[in-house]
Amino acid sequence: MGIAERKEREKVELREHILQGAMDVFTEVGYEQATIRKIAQRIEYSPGTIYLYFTDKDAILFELHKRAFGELEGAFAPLLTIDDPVERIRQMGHTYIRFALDKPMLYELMFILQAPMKAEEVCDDWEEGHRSFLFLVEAVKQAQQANRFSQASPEVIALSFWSSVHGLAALYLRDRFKMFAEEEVPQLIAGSIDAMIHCFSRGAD
Amino acid sequence: MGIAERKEREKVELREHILQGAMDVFTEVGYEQATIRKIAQRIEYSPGTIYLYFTDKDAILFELHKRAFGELEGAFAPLLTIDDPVERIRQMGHTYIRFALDKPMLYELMFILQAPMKAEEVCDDWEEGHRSFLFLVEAVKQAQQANRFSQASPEVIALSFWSSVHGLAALYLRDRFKMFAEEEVPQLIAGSIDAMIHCFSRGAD
DNA sequence: TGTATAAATGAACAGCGTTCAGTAACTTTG
DNA sequence: CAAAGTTACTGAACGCTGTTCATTTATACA
Repeated sequence: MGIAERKEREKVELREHILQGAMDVFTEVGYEQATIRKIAQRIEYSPGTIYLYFTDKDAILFELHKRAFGELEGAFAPLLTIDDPVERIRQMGHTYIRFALDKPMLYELMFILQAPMKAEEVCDDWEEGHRSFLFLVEAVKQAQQANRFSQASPEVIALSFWSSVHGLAALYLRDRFKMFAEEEVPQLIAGSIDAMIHCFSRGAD
Repeated sequence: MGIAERKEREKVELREHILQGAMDVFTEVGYEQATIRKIAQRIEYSPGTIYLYFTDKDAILFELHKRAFGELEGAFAPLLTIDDPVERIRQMGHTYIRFALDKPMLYELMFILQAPMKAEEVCDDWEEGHRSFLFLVEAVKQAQQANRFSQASPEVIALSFWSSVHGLAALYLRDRFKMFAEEEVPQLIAGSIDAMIHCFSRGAD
């Protein structure tokens, strides 16, 4: 009979409903203010119900963090059509920063907050992060094969590039650019990314 | 009479005592677990007393953040004796990372946590951070004057370098290097710093 | 329709930052 | 020296938080 199937479906649907409510509340008010009670209220369930679908708040944030990675990967996808490998890496940097500034709460989930990484569900090698990192490593390797990029270890180059764009994003999101005038910050960030690219690239340009 | 002076002195001393207790608790258990009640218990005062000396928890964390900057500046001071400007910048990077890994809680206060920057006491241009940034800018300018460094805007170069070392520190402290084997992380970080230096430097080496 | 099972509730718990009426200690005055 | 005035400190209380679990409600099966 189809009752078991329907129940299973409803379970999945409510779980999904909770996650959507959580994502809404989270992006609206941020981590500290996104309480279980607010999420429950938003979807018109009691707080206790949420704990029938998730072991704790960290598990919810881990799921949201996975979805955030989906969004970032979606933003990266169009860059695969860029032929010039150096230009592709440059665009990846700018896309990354734009994502961080446009969707600060999602960026926090992915790369700053501790909570999502404390969830039991996070696997040993952090699959979501690993995937994105390998994507960058591949781009670096292509630029190296075209003899357009520093010939140092591609992993180290990729790490350097990732850490600098993350550093820009994290310092900005956590209010550490107060020594710059607000209006010049975007140009400084963009200039910094381009400086990094210029520094790692060789040959034409 | 000296009574007023003694009282004033005692006030300053208790304030200092609170800050020391707060620093101890904070470095031992971290931000989330460092509660006002624990700090009060440590110094054998009631929680309410702390609020006679600080407007809120943020104000305490802001003071601790200032002291943390003092420590970092102390670690930077010996580097002034290094004559080679490029080597000096390189050592600054390694010193910065060593500080972040050796004193993670202090680093969190200075560059990651939001709380210290929400205090009323933080001035518009974040004097502590600004001072350290200018220190780096000066080093970059000297390397440029010796014609040993990229001739791009020194502020942009300094920002690039700072953001990449901060990125390395922040990603590591917030558990975002899970895709690497724990034992290879220190070498990756060191390699990344050296790659950055190599990339910005020109001429001899 | 009655019983077994599953799902949802919401009060309760311990802990958080913060406040403030009340108490204790100390200083000044008569 | 005692009384009055001032300052310092306390700790219970408030409204939050994440989380648990006995109880209630809704559904499924006999």
